[in-house]
Amino acid sequence: MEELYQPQAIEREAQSDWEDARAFHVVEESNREKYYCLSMFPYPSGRLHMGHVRNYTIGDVISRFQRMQGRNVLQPMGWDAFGLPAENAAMQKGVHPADWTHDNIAYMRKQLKRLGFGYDWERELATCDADYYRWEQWFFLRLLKKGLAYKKTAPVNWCPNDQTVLANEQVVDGCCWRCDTPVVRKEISQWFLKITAYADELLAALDALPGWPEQVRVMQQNWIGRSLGVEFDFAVDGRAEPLRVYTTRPDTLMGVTYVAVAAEHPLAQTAAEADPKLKPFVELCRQTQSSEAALETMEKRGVDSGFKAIHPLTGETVPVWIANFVLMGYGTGAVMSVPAHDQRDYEFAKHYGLPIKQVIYPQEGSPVDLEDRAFVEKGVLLNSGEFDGLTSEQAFDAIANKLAVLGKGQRKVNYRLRDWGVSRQRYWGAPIPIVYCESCGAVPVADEDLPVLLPRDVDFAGPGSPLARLESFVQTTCPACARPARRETDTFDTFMESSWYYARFASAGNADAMLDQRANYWLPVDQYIGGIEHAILHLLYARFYHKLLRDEGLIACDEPFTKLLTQGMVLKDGSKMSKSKGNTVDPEELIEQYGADTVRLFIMFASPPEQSLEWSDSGVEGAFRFLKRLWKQVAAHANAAGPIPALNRTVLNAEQQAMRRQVHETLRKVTDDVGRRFTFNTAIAATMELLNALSRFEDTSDQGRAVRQEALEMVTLMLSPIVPHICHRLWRELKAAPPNATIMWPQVDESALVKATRELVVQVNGKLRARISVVADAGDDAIKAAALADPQVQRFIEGAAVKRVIVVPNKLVNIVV
RNA sequence: GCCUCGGUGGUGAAAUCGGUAGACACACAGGACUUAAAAUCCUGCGCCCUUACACGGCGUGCCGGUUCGACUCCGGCCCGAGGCACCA
Repeated sequence: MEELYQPQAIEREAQSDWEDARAFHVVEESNREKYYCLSMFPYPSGRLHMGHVRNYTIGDVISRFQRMQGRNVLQPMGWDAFGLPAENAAMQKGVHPADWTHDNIAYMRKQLKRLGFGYDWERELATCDADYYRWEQWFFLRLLKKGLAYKKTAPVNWCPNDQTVLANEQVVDGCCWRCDTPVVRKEISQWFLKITAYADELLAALDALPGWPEQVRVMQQNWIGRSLGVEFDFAVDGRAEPLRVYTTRPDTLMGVTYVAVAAEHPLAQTAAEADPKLKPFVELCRQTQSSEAALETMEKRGVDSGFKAIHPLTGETVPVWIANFVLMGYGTGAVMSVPAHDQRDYEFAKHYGLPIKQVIYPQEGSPVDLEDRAFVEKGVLLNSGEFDGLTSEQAFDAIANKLAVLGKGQRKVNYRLRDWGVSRQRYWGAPIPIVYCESCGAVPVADEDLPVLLPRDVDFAGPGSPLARLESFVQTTCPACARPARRETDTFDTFMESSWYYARFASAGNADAMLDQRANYWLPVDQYIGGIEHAILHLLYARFYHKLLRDEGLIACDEPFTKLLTQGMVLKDGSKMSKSKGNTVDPEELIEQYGADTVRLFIMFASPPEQSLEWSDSGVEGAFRFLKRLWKQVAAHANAAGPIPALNRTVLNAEQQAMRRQVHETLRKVTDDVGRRFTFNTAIAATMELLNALSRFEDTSDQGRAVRQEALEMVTLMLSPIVPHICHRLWRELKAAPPNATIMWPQVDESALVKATRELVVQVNGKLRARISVVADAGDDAIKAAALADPQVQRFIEGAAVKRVIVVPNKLVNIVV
């Protein structure tokens, strides 16, 4: 065996062995336990970044470990290939998005292979291929038939200069990123999927996901935001149409002093037409962005519309204000305002000198100061006429009932979650398979005419979507009446593609159906791994889509991902590594310098997967040094003269037994760290400790060499999921036989773990004062006596009465004086 | 602004269910080898007190609490990160 560790040659050889053996290609085997391990597929941005390397190394380690447990492991890979950056590249560099994307895929595929990930490449897919998105189009038409897809207007960011819809990311300080023109909000007609129809199930099923991090479940729960409240009407003076609002605090209804409506609300529009002085404000409201963060942090402003709303219970009139923080698209576009008991209403009322009427008082009668903030807690009603004296909870029912009796309102469950808008006014996406006909309206494309292919020859120079300008695409005939008609020119949100790719991997290559029975063999995904930044949107949409697929009879299970590992972000200079920030570290140079194993080892060692990882170039060197030491130790052992004798457990001396004990203690820990805890960093640390101990173990006797042989085999097997290339080679050197796919994870030898004595810590009043050694099976009384007898302990307890002695088995003794 | 997570030596981190704080590394310092450097190996490495040693004191963002015992649990704050529906 060579003395020098040469990663490039070793890795090339290992990868070609795996490829020749089709080592990671899997098929359904009904008699074997399956394990589907999936890492979130990448957007083909050009090159892999450290976030990818981290994500895919974690997935590969878990996959290889599970394979060594004997399971039939599916680990596929593909490309989330539609998206904005491809179109930007087209505009900036003149490259066609399809070419740009395919070039990037080719490059990144090569990089993934160079990292040695064990993917079943025969299942690879790219979402921009018509073979993939045709099924998305087909499925959308099923949803349309069921009424789960519908059209309505919704706001977009609009650049009046470029005549283009902008993504939130393309709005910088309220202006267009290209031309700096102030962005306005524009309401346009778009397609939606009724995720709110599944809100209750999506919420309830979170409890059935014990394999998901609590953090993610809580975030999704809050995002869905189920609330029980009351929806009711204010009559409006001089208008036939009432003003509908929703509140979760009907107990504060008697404290309403004004009503606020969105600038796009019909009432505001009417008011602005009647009173030209209101027009500038309504215009101003259009200049705020639609993002929630922008809405919540901007200055709250408003203007009196002149309309008067009639309080449904008192009959008093309150003014209707037009406010910039109310959006037409969310809820009813109008909110009741109770400044005394809502902080935002309070600040607005203070600013505009609107009345503040307190109707809730603390139950215990403590005074309330409304001078600098609202009183938002629940309490007892006062100044509320017939409801005086009721608690907030009682008043909720009393007021809800009263409104219902009057026919003015009813209890209603409301969700913060809004329906999923899937229309994008862009070229590089899956075309929405709809045709607009003057006589038939929006008509679905016939199944046999799918896919609606995304045309290649479009012109990127010009305003708006290139697809909408391509007459050869737009002009078609109506599938219903065969008269001339126009195609939908919007494409799908790319979350549509990423919401079902995990299922398609399990039905790879089927040209006749979206999914087949193979999906029911592999699904659900046993372990899903991806960035914490996807905790809400992607993961919620995928859960929703899964239920849609289930209800269409395409799959049998209820949830797509049994276990979820959310890896922390790879940070550089304290913030997320991303294309847009341009602070990425290129893994390729590191691989060239040290090899893939070193990069994999370092990234798994630097921090546990769920935590964020602040990148630093130092440390990679340390990982490389460790692999060199490992190589050297195996080489020294393998190259020593003479055959390695068999291990005979019955004749080992104390030192040999101690060495073996550490080997098996380490194996036990690493098995738990890798298999259950996913704390790969501590697994590596324990293996490093073992190798350090092994290098101090200089026994060259027959049994000494046998112990070392076992130890090195164990180290090789334990490290092989993390650094598979070097281990592939070391295994061959140690066993003088080629490795094959059936290599199993080793078993702990319990008999090697037996210990005669045990060290305990002795505390006095919780402070460490001594260590004692006791026989392994010592009872509490013997341990107490030994602790109290210790001279060092005596020093600290002399002259005081021992009040209590606490013995914690196998850990410590605490003496309280 | 709202939701979620995090904060431990010079640095990345460990302490798995409330029980020895700092494992394992990185960096640094000293030494060995070398004509020299690199590589490699060995030793030291939280802060303070002390000539020195100690199983002395202090110490896990800050303030307070619960407990025999708190990095860990509770309350209040400060700072950082992620998400907020058209980046993916």
